[in-house]
Amino acid sequence: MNTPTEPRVNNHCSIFDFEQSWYDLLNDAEKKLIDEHSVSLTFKKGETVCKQGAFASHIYFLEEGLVKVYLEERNNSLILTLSTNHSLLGLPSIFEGNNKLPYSISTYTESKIRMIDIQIFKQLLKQNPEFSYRIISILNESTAQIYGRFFSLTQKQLHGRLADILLCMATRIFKNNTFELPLSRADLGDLTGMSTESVIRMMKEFKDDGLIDTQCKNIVLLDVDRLERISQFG
Amino acid sequence: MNTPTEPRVNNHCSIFDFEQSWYDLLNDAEKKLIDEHSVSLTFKKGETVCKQGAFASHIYFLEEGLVKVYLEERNNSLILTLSTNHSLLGLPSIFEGNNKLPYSISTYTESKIRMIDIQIFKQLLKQNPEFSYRIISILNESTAQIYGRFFSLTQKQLHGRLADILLCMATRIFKNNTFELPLSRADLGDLTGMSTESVIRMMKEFKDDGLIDTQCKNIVLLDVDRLERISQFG
DNA sequence: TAGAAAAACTGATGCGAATCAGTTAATTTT
DNA sequence: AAAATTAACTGATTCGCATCAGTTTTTCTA
Repeated sequence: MNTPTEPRVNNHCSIFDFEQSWYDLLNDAEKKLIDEHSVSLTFKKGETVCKQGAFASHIYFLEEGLVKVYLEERNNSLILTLSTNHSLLGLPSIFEGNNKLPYSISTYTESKIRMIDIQIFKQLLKQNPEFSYRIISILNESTAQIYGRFFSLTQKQLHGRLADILLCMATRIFKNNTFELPLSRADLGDLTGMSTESVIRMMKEFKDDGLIDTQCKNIVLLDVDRLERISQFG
Repeated sequence: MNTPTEPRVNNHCSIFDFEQSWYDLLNDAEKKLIDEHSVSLTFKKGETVCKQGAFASHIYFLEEGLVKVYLEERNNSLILTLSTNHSLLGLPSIFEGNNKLPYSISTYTESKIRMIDIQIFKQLLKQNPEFSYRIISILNESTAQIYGRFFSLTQKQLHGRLADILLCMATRIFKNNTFELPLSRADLGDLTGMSTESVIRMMKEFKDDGLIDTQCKNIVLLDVDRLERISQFG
């Protein structure tokens, strides 16, 4: 078969969910090094984990919780990704010649984050090629997702973008078509690159069309097939 | 000084210009391996180097020329980056679990591209940590650039986006405020996420305002300062 | 539990930018 | 060098979506 099947990669989705383990690729001494040079902190809902532009001092391993990774400049904010359990964040600051964080991170729910000393992390990358190969793989998965979002936000219109994000929530975060949204309508706006009012209007429209059901934060996806067609910009 | 100065990274710019060498980090045997498992091909202007969705078989090293790296879907096309001499392309397809190219590449000018067997490349990554560390660094530089473009295309309006791309051309590609544009107005549209007509209209507006001078493909930036202010969305 | 603050929602209005429908200029092609 | 094709340009029109200016509901706080 020559025609490639449509990739089942959720290219509109903005949520990482690596099952790719990196810790297991370290030997005992290396694991010890990580353990000794990292601390696990608990962040409350809404707290800022790190700020774009600050000097990068840590790699963040999200042990538990839900966070947003976003760009901010002036009054504008653009959410790059939502990340859940077992995500490794802050990797893009490993870049010779620049040691600033390229993005900010803040929490949506209470989150347990292990903060790993970036120098130690870099040292391990330089000494363990299996490990750094895995990190490359992780970086590339995240890049693929960003590309999908980039395409979605620049080429689709509101309907498609909102459908994208709703599907994403159900499939990747809650693994259920019924869920309680931990983000505000304004956050949904930042995620989809639309105004808060438009988010509300589109949600209402989806509700009127029987695609979803909403009661404030509680969302139910009623017609996933049609949402997927909308996402694909029909 | 606590207040971080505005990063001088050209965050709106879409052109890579790594001076980061990777080849030198290989030992003689490894260099030989690359040499034996790569060929250098010349692509004519406008030719397609690789297609998004195809199985990734090579890493591409752009020895000379100017290419676009872009996403395509349906009739839409989004240029991720322009790349010039010494860029390493195709790296994002190094990702366990997926071996498809995440983007297409085609040439704007005649280009000399060394095609390196991806299996060999992966093998070297797994055996030479200095090398893979450098690749991580290269990947992250490119990610930083994509973030900048992502922000530009989703948060700025036409004026800013066009200013971005013009400044980018002058600074990064031609290293001169006078240059002959190798891309069509439609390509500029794909780069800036705007319609061809809007590109033309904005160019005319910039010309009328004395910001630039144009004669079809020949462009002169007259007032870089003001262009930069426009880029910064004042 | 009342009061304050924030988030959710609604409708009217206006503008940025795409689309459409052309013309003119610049390249190719033969 | 003429014809054909492609790219550059122009103006009129349309519409998607942001913005503004509110009201209502929910959540936080005292």
